[in-house]
Amino acid sequence: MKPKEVTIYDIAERLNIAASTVSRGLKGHSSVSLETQKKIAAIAEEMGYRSNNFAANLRTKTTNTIGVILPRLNSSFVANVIAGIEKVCNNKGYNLIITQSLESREKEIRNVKTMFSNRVDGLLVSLSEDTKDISHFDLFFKKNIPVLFFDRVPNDKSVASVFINNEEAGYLVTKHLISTGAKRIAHISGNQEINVYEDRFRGYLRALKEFNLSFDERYLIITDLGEETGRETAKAIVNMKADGVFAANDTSAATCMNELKRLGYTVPDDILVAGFNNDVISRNVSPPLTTVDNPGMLIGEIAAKSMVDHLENQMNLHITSGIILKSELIVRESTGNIPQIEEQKYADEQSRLKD
Amino acid sequence: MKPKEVTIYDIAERLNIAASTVSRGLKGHSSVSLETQKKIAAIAEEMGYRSNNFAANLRTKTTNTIGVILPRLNSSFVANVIAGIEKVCNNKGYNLIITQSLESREKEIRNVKTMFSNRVDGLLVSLSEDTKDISHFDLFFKKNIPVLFFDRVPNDKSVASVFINNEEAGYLVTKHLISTGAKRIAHISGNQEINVYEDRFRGYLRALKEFNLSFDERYLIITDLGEETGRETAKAIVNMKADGVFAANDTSAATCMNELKRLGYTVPDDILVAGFNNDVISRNVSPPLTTVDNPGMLIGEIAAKSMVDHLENQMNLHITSGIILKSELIVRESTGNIPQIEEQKYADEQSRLKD
DNA sequence: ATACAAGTAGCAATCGATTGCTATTTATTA
DNA sequence: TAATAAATAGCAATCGATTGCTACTTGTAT
Repeated sequence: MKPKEVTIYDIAERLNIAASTVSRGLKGHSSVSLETQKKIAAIAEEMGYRSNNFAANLRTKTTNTIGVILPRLNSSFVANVIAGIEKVCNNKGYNLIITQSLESREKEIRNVKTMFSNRVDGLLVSLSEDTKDISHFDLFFKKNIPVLFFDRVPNDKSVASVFINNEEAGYLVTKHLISTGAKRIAHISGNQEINVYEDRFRGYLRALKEFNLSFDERYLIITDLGEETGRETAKAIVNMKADGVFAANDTSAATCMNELKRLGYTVPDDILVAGFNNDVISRNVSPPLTTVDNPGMLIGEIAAKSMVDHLENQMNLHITSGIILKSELIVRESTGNIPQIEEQKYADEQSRLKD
Repeated sequence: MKPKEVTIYDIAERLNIAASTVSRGLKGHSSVSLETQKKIAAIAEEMGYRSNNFAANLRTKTTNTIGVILPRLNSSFVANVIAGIEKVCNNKGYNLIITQSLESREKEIRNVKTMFSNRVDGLLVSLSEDTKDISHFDLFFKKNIPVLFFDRVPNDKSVASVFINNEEAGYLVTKHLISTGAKRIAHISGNQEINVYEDRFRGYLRALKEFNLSFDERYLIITDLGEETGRETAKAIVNMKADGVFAANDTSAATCMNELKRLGYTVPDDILVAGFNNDVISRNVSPPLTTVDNPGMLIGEIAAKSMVDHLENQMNLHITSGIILKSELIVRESTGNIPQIEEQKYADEQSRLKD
């Protein structure tokens, strides 16, 4: 506390030059000779100087900080996204302020305000489940501060966003279930206001339609997709005599499958089960779950990279409005052993998806 | 960009009072009448004022920001810790800067420097696996900026830290395995330089000793505790004719168990398996894993709360040097069905642990 | 009516880096 | 050698909130 902070003035005094020269010297400005720059750097090091971001920010009105708002932090998928974002931002010298909305629109609004008064240079957002409109981001839109949505993006297609093609993925999973023999496929999903769940459901419907399977309203089971989902849904699934289950995440697929087993059913012989995300759990339950690889880390990296690029190139003043990432169907034992030729077909499907 | 930011000066001018009064009024200082405060608040709202943290920080030399350094962000346990930290900090109005060391001491050192030049008010740290000494935190210690370690804490007992009693937990798991019939227990662990793994191993050894079981060096299998661990260790475990496995995390316990099953062994009949953390995966593999509840969210909350308390009470100038949280043994089928009386014994054990 | 205390509000310096503009020095050319 | 361009460095205002200190109002007690 006592040892005063070293400032550029101290360095300037020590070298008998002006503070402005030190300021410029420290960031390699061309109007300071290389020789002087070296001296400055040496003395700065020696005196234990550290730049004061606040003074700089106050002056430049930029913070080198990116805000991230997430529905919750403790899910496998989100953790991967954060890891990806952190990797990029840290490399580029940006700091991260992270908050969680806990699926509440109100808290999300408060988070946005926090981000706003912290004057983040940009905002990365995955929406809470009860966010229906995005007017609380107007603060940012009005000031032209970039906002990039990912994964759970708003319907408004004009905003910048990064996500996978959930409709296509839902379609592929369902089609796979059908081609492996399922005729009555239940779909465990989340809040249908959220694009990811709605889209997966639409994909599911498309596949049903394509194969002339009728859709019974009872097939769609809306849950919170948490661990309790298994116990809550298994009985309903049995009652509707379903022979296939497509869950919108691996957690619910896994717990549901376990509960089905507990009730005496065999997977995949009695009933096929598929999940979504390719979480660790999907690989370690018995039997391993067929699922869709949802590349969280990549989504995080791409979102962060787009944001940083945007912030650094004053030119590129609009982020490409939608970046759609590829995702892959991963077939495992929970949907039975499919013949080689089928697998090839899926591989083709996947490569088509990638384009 | 064009619409200039509203400052306290604008508000002052509008109300014909001094900026200092506005400043005080906005934070409810007692020297500003309630009436004036209301007027100020109203005008501030109307004009769309937002405080400029940088100006304030520059003046007060405090940032309202807490730094968090973690080994990696994408693990179930760490995600819970972050969620806990965020909850507390967000409530108390602190921002979070989060970085990951990716288990590298070098990156950790860079992270510390970043935190330092960002002038965080305090630092929460879980160490990387190759951090042997903590001299890179001297920057903070010297300046008396609080640093609180959690989970992976340094050996130096004089620094503030929050963690569970890993030795005791390791002891209880092992004792449970023994009392359920295991005599040759393998221990899958991580880098023994890390306190959590070392302590769990010591607890394991203590239980072995207590029950007069000899320890064979081959029993200790050091891995990265990742998903590959199962495939890598199962064969070795079979070769040493172990009848029990205690893994230092659930991921490795689960993958190991699955691999053992694939090799034709039955859990718990042929071999008992126990994990650590009570991750989602521990509840959803077959059979469910006996494990230890490692309360990540609670650890995060307590660490954050201690830090915030410390920052707010200038008085309490030293954080209690060690906060040890209780953790519970959770017995599931992977270690067999134990008679009721045994369970009672464990309940007692657990409540003893809590004191 | 005078004095004194409590309640309010303002003045002005301060925090440290940035940057447009000016001034000085050095190099280059006719 | 004088004149002009290029390189280098400094001046001083600026960003916006904070706070110790002073000053002005009220209200109350004597």
